Amino acid sequence: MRFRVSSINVSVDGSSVEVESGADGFKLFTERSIVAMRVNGELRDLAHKVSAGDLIEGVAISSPDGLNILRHSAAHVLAQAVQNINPEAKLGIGPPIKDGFYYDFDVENSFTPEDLKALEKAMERIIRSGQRFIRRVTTDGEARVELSGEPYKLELIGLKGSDLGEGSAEVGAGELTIYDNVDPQSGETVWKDLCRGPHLPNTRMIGNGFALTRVASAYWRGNENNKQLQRIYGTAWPTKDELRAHQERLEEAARRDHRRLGVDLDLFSFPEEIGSGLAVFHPKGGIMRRVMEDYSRKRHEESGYDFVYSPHISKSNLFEISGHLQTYADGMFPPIRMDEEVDEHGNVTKVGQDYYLKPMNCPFHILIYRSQPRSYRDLPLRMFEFGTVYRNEKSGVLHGLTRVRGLTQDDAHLFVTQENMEQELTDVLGFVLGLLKDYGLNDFYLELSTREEGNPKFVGSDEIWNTATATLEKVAADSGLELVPDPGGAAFYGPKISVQARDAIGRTWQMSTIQLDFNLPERFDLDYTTSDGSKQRPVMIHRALFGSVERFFGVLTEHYAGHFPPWLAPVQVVGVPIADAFSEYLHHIAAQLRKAGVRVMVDDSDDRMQKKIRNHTMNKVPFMLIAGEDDQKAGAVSFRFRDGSQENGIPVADAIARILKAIEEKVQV
RNA sequence: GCCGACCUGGCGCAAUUGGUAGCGCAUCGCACUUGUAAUGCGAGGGUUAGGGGUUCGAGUCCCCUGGUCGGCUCCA
Repeated sequence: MRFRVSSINVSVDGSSVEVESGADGFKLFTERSIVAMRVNGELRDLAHKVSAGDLIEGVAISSPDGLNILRHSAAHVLAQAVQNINPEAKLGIGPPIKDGFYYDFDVENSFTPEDLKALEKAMERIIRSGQRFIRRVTTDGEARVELSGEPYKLELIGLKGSDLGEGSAEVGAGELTIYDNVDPQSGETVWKDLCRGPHLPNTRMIGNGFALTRVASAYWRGNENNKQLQRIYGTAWPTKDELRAHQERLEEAARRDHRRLGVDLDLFSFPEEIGSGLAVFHPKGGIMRRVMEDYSRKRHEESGYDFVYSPHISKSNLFEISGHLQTYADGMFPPIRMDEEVDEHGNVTKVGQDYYLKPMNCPFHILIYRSQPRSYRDLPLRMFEFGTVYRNEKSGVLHGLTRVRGLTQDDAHLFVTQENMEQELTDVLGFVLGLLKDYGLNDFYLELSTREEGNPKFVGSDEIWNTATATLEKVAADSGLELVPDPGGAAFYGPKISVQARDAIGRTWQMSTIQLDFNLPERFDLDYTTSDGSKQRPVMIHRALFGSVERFFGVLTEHYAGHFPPWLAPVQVVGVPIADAFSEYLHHIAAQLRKAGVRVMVDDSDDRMQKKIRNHTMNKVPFMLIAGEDDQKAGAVSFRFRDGSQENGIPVADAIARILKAIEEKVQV
């Protein structure tokens, strides 16, 4: 008689499969690329035993889940390697992140680059030894005994089930589990870590597509009042080739870094003498900035904005009314005390006034609004200013042009009625997207930042928040763009939409923000007279397209990798004569271009022609016009483009027309 | 702000255990006058971010200040 094992039915990747009861993922999936599975929506190890009726999907190593598992497993191996070398190291957390993983350690001395090399070697040994990751369910009490030497893990056990934030890779809401790393030869557990999993079946599957990238420090559980742990970052990929490709992407990003291009192309600098985060724009950067600003002004003018100007400093009172001083004093430059008189004993005989550098333009625009009684007929009122503001950003956050202490916002404030709020928001969003496209960004999505229910920091009535949020949501939805919710991300005074742009290499940058504000109209007691003669409070919309001109400049530099389209390029055309004799001919052409407003120069230097071509190629000039005897005889010129391609014998008039057209149409060449 | 690393002519980099600062590009001068990414020769330029200390001697070691970079925290 045949022994009958009981069998069960499960669904595997959509089809029903009969397996013997007690079967695990290794039975269901034989392909090596499947490293884990989803059982009824939950990620599980392949060693998990399935039950009748389970809905099971295989998780491939190259899928988003699979990559996370790979990287999380790599983090464990890193931690094991660290503790092998330094048994005193205490474990923090070690989650997967975009492109890689990290692990935090409490160690006496911080890690050095040499340590990383040694750790990579140690990781390779662990990976090659083929340790198995074995999940083991434990209890609070048992885990506390086992992990008594790991204070941070003990803290996580205590937090289990509560709001964990960063620790969620270690302990989940369900069972408490420990992963044992078991040596396949001896069967001994050589290392273990508190972890909710899942993991790869075996360390060998991490392969050789990983690298340790940098050391840093990070506050325990992300709180700056906690101790700083030493963090090691790594990257991990299914194959060595994918690791290479990732490293090449990083190199490409480094080549585009605006801080480097700013020096190479002589666009801007941060002289130490001026102070951190305070940029100067050199002539080449200056002309680009002027072109950017001029075009923005023109478009704003066409779209019904009024241009206003406001000073850079103000008495403290203004920022007390606006609330900035109470909420953001830390982020403002300290006050300048004026007109105070003190006697020889140090007693104040005349009270002075504190002046502050402005951190925002809004209060100034509000005062302009308030300078006269307003009627519903005046609204919407749109005030625009390139307003330079100063913020005392913490020294550690400064970064090139993208995070600075002095910045110029392309700032506008729109004063609208409740009734025309929706129309105005729709128009603003359309305006913003259209203008960003003209600067060459065209891949967008939107983020809707809303208030956090019950958090008292958000001011204003529920009703107006609900209306405003619904309006923004509708406007965002009507745009047809992808909308990502950002709950709790609103400013304290109102919800906002932000436009996120993807650049040429797929990175996203937060660009424009459109923010509703119910708070400042209240604080400044703004009103307008309605058609029935009653007073109503206007709603304010804050919006900036560039965010700051500096930041936008930096983003465009990286987007274009310094290959600015002709309309923005600091030098648009360079004439290169084959020999001195043809210089005059090129000067004649250049004069015509210059007359048409083109930024053109002729390279009369002693350098050889080849050298000139090299120089201007490296300076990323969009058009080179080369002329020698053949061209001069034919009344023609030869184009050379940035990519090295060329077109010879173009009649001068055609060449000029082409250049003018490219500039006019803002195309890239 | 915190942790760590770093700061050498305009730019990119060198300088064995602490022993009197070199190179390339750029700049300037001279020669060459050239058909698509570096012509040759010569010259000038740095009290090694600033200050203090240790030492017979400091670019190298220590301290302070400033700045930069990588993260963390923050970003109206």
